[in-house]
Amino acid sequence: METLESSTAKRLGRPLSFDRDKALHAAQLQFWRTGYETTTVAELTQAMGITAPSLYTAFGDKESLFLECLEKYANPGPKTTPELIAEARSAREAAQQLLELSARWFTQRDAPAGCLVASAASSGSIDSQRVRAALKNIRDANRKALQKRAERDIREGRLPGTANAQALASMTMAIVQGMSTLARDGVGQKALLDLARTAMRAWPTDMAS
Amino acid sequence: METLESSTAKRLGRPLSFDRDKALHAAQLQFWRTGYETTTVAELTQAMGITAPSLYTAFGDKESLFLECLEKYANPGPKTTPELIAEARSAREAAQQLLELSARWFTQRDAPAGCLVASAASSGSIDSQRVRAALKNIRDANRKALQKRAERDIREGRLPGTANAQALASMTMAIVQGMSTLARDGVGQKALLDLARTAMRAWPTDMAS
DNA sequence: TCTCTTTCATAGTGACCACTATGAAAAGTA
DNA sequence: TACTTTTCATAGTGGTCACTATGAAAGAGA
Repeated sequence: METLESSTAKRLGRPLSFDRDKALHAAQLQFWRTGYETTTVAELTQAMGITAPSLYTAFGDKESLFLECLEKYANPGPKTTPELIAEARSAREAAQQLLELSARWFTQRDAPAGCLVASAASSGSIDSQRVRAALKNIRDANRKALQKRAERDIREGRLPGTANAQALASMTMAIVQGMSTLARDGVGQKALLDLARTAMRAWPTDMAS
Repeated sequence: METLESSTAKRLGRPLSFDRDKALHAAQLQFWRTGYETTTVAELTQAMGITAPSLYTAFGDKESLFLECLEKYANPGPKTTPELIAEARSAREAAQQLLELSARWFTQRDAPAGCLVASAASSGSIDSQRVRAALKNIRDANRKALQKRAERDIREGRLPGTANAQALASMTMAIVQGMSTLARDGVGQKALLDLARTAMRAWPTDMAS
């Protein structure tokens, strides 16, 4: 019995004439710019530099392509965001880094303004239920992770017992979502960073534990 | 020279067989639920209880219908939101009421979760530029109004001179946007109200002026 | 009742959507 | 070279989109 074929092993038949990762990245940027439902396959093929049949053989269909872009967007590194939140020195520090990183990420050069997860499909038809569910799952996972981290800090005395872990986590993620819209509306990086710093005043300062 | 014909004056020809305001309200709810681009005219006519030709003679086209729904949504009362913000007792109080009202509005019964302005078209194709511009105008107007109000409070000594009016206003409107997404993701009214109260900790307390 | 104006329901219109059938072309294997 | 496998480009497919042409029906004024 053979092991699973590695991705670098040469396969039979005519090889792909395009770089799959580059094409995926181009699709990601297109979805990022124009959302899921409103992006047409014609726009995708043009952005990716390939024809429709190539897209379908390489990525399945439009929905699968988007979900793969989303997976790559949400997990660019070895660790997931919930893992990074859990491993932060405190919930407060996780929130502060999350807000500052978002402010920079949503206003970076050479990428569309705002956040793919926040703006791809805030509302939509029943055809795109799976896509919206995937987006909601990412948002929920990050929010719950921050809430769990805050609950732990309360238990361990790093946050005061009067703190509301759910409210702090929800507020922080609401600001991330809102910064995406602001970035799309043209608010710049400096303003978003000021916003992030101001929002952190709502978090109680960490206590020695 | 005659005066402009009043809306209640009987016009020549066969009268409308449906209540225009009720049909407009039904369209508003449909757009609220499923956004602008992803809502089809077929869905609209079904929700409004009229046929396509009736919709087009009464409201123009899909874009005009949406803009009319948006106008009605954004200005339900005699005063606009920017006016209400300007006339509040302080920027802080305006922000607090804005957040609390949003928390309740986004989770009301007999209406879709979230905010029409926040979720109708966060991203989209170039076909809907006018619609997205109209949505952005509403968001910008509200944010600028709150910022101006905060600047006035700083000048008049109601807020400390170290306060950042732009950051406070942007943060508050970001939370409004974010609460809309949270409401759509199923977060309830109590959680949003707790969130709103927590966020107000980022505002400096009003000083006697 | 007759005329005029407007709205009504039926039944489409071309355009664009996601997606694919088809066969030639490009590689590896023998 | 011959054969197999896969991708390529061309040219569509049916379905759905926003929107409308057409003529009957419904009211007001004479």
